[in-house]
Amino acid sequence: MNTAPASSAAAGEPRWLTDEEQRVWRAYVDATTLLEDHLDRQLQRDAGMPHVYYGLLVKLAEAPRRRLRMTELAKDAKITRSRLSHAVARLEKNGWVRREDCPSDKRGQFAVLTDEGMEVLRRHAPGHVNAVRQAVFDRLTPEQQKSLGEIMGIVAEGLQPSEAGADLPWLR
Amino acid sequence: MNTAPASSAAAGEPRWLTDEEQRVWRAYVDATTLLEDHLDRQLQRDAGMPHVYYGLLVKLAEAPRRRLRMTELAKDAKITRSRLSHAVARLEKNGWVRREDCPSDKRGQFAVLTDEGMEVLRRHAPGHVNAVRQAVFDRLTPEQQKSLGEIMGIVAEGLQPSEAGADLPWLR
DNA sequence: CCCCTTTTGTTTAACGTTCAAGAAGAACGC
DNA sequence: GCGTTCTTCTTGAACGTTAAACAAAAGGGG
Repeated sequence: MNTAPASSAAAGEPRWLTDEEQRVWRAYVDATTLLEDHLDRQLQRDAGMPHVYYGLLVKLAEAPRRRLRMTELAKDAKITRSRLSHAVARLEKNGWVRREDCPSDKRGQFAVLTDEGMEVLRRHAPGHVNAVRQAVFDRLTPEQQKSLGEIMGIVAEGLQPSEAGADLPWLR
Repeated sequence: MNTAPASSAAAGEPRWLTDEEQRVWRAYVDATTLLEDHLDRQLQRDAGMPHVYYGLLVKLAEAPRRRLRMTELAKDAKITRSRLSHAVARLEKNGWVRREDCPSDKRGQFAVLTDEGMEVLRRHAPGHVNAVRQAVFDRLTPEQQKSLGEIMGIVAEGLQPSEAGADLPWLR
């Protein structure tokens, strides 16, 4: 019936998760669902925007002249250009971001954080940091925090469409 | 100016994340964003539904008579009843889930996994497991897997609106 | 210079999610 | 039994996201 060692046929019987793996995976799904939901709710209530949008403002605040090309911002935030386009349109309506043409590339657009956007960030950063602390860092030992960082780094690296050596594809 | 030790005023200066904490947090956000996106895409392409919907089918498949009360399913999946209502409506249109009245409580509804729904699950589970393995388990050592499970368990527990002792609120 | 391909960013429509409000039955207290 | 309150689930509208298609400019050979 099963010609291969119980759990490893080429593409016949898939390698199901063990009970322990399942427990881990479910904990992961539960935690990420609950946390994203929690942060979305906190920011929506206090700052009037979802977590992702807040993240965009943060990236802009850290960028050289508070501006980033659309494509770069999308890459940084790990979202599609389409999604970013919609998001920036909304943030622009709020007066928190402004678009600017790129002089060197007529297709290009900069998303620029306005003073008003900076102010929103300043006002709501404490609440957000607090939420993150309360939900994550305050509950983990230093070792667990370190582990979490390493693990998430590995997972992210594995899914990154590009990253180090992205322009040297033959090296991969 | 600052009467308290540089980084701990009651509600004055918030406790910002240290550089190391920031690295951890960003790795977390990046990894979860990329992974959820990846799984959504895989399931949408192969099975025609987002990850959350797939999760609902799984919960139903594991339930006693392949059925769960709406409220219970929502709790299990960590989503709101409203969201579930819309989701089940969609899954019902696909013929994967059917609603059934609860005999003992006329307000109640069961969501029931149909044979067709079961079949969809059977057909697409291997691809999904594979995606999860490839993105997560294949990249982590056993120790890291164990850590991940513990950490996510702690975070989830902290955000659970209810759980153990939920009906004994005075004990909390 | 011209053609072809790629990159950049936007748009539209379909879809999913949230929020607030509401209908209907259960549960509780008296 | 009766009124009040709570629970269960749904609805509609506003909002966010996705996917596919597109326009415009840049890049890369010949």
